Amino acid sequence: MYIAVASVPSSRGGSAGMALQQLDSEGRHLGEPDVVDHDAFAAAVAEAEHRRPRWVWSSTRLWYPDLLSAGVSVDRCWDLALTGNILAHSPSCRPSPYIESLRATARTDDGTEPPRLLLPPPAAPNQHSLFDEPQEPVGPPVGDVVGQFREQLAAVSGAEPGRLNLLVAAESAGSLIAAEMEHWGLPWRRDVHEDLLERTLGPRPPEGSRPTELERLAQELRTALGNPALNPDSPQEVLRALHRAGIEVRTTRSWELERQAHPAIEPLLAYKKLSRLLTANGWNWLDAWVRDGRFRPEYVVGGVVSGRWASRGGGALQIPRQVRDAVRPDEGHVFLVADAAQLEPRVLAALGQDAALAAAARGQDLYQGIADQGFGGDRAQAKLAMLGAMYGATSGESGRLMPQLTRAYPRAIAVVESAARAGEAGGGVSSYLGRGCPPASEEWRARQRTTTAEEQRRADGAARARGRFTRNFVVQASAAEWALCWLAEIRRRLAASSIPEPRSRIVFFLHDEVVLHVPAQQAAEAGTILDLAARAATRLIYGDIPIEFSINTVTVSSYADAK
DNA sequence: ATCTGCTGCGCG
DNA sequence: AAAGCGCGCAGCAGAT
Repeated sequence: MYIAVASVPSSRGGSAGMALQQLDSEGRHLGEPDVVDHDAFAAAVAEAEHRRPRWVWSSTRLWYPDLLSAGVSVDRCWDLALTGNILAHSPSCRPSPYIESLRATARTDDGTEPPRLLLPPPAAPNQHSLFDEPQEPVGPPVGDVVGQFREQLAAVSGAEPGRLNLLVAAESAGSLIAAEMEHWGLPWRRDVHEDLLERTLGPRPPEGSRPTELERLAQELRTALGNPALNPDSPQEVLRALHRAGIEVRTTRSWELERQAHPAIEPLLAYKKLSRLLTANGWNWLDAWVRDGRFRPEYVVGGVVSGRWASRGGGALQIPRQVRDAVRPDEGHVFLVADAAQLEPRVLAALGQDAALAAAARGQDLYQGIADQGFGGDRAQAKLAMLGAMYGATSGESGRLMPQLTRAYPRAIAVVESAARAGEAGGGVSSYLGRGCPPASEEWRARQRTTTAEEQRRADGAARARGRFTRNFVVQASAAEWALCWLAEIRRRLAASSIPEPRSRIVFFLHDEVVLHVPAQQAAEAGTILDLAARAATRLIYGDIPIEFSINTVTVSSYADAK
C-alpha cells in the first residue's frame, strides 16, 4: 500500500495543509484523501506508519527532515525526484511521453544540468537567516504527485523484474538514510580536533594571519630559496622561485616535488601539508560545520552520475585521515566501521560472470588471489593491472599489464572493453540494475563530425575520454548500487532488531564503507547485521551467484583507528 | 567587488 | 612511480 503526500495549495499561494492519499499497488485511489493541518501532519504520518505503507512524495529532502525533527521516522518511500532522475537515463524502463519529457530535461555528459524536476532550490546549509519564516514544504499538488507516481510505476514495471524496481527502492531507501544521517549528525569532538590543530599548527591565530608553525615553515622556505618575499600560497611564485633555485619541476604538485633533492623541498612539502589542514579542516571549518558535538554536512543522494552520493558543505566525503581522530562515539558507544573489500573488481566478476575472477575472490583478498593465479604472487602488480582495466589506463606499467589480465579473465575484461567501445562510439551504457549513463552531449557529437586533421585528433581524444568514462561507469555504478542495497539492508535490520533507546545508527557512508554508532553491548549483533546485509544485497541484485562480497569490520572508539 | 577557471589535494 | 575513473573545496589569478 502506498500513501501519497502533498501540500494543499492555499488561495494565497502558500500551503493550506497536507493531503494524505491512500493508493493501491497500481497507484489507484483508495477513498478520498485525508487533509490535515500543518501541525497535525507529523502525527498523521506516525499514525499511518503503523500500517507500513510506502510513502510517495516529491522528494525526501523536502518532506522528511521536518518529520524527523518531530520525532517521526518512516520505513519506506518512493522519492519521485530521484526516481525521475534514474528513469530519465535508464535504457531499461518502458518508454512513454512522460519518460520522454524527463529525458528532454535530463543532463548530458558535459555536466550541464537543468533544474531538477520537482525540487525546490537547495537551501544553503547552516545559513538559515533569522528573518526567514519557517518554511512549510510546498511541492506539487497531490494530483501531480499521484499522476507522476503512476507514470513512474508503469515505466518501472516494463523492466526486467527485480532490477529497476530494486534500484528505485534502494535509491529511495538511500534518501531516507541520508536524511537520517543529516538529522543525527556524525559525532565530532571539537576538543580533540582543536588539540590536534594546536599541536600541529600552533595556537589559533587572528583571522588573516598564519599560525606560528606555518609561518616558521614559510620563513625556512624563503631562506632555502633565497627569496625573502616569497608567498608560499602562490603556486606561480613558488614555481618561479624553484626554477631560479635550479629545481626543474613542471608543477608544484607534491608527488613531483618529492623526487627532488634540495633543502627547500622538505619545508615546502611540510608547508603544503599543514596549509591544507588549516584551509580545509582548520578552526574555520570547525566553526562552520561542527555544532553541539556533531558534524552535519548535506548528503546528495544520486549526486554523482554513477549513483554514488555526493555531498555539499564541509567536504563530508573527504574527511582526511589526519583529523579522523576527532570522530569519537558518544559515551557507552562504539563505532563499527565496515568496508566492502575490493568492491569494484568483485562487481566486475559478477557483471562478467567470470568464474576465474570469482575464484580469485574466494579468499579474503581478491588482489592476492589474482596475483597468485597469474602475476607470480605480486599483489601490487595485480592490483595495478585491475585498476588500470577499470579506469582505462593506456600507458605505464598498468597499461603494460593489461594483456596478461585479459588472458586470465577474458569475460570480466570483455565487460569493460565493450563498455569503452560503446562510449567511444557515442553510445550509452548502464549498471546491472539499469542506471544509465548520461548520453554524449551535443557538443561531443558535433566534435566527432569534424574533418581537419587537427580537429580529428581532438575528436579522437574526446572519444577515448568518453570511452574511459563509460568503461568505468559500468563498474562504479554497479558497485554503487550494491553499496546502496547493502546500506538499505543494514537500516532495515537495525530497525527490526532495535532494542529500546539508545539505538544503533548509521552515521556515515562513503561509497563502499559504512560507520555505525552502536551501544557497546550491541556491537556483536551489529557486526552480524553488517555481514548478513551484505549477503542479502548480493542475493537481491545477482541472485544465487558464486561470488563473495566480503566485509571488513572493525570496532573502534575513534574513527582514526579504522584501517 | 564579483565572477570564472585553474591548480592542488583530500576521499573512494 | 605518478598515468587511467568519480567527486568537493579553498585559494590564486585573471577577467569583468
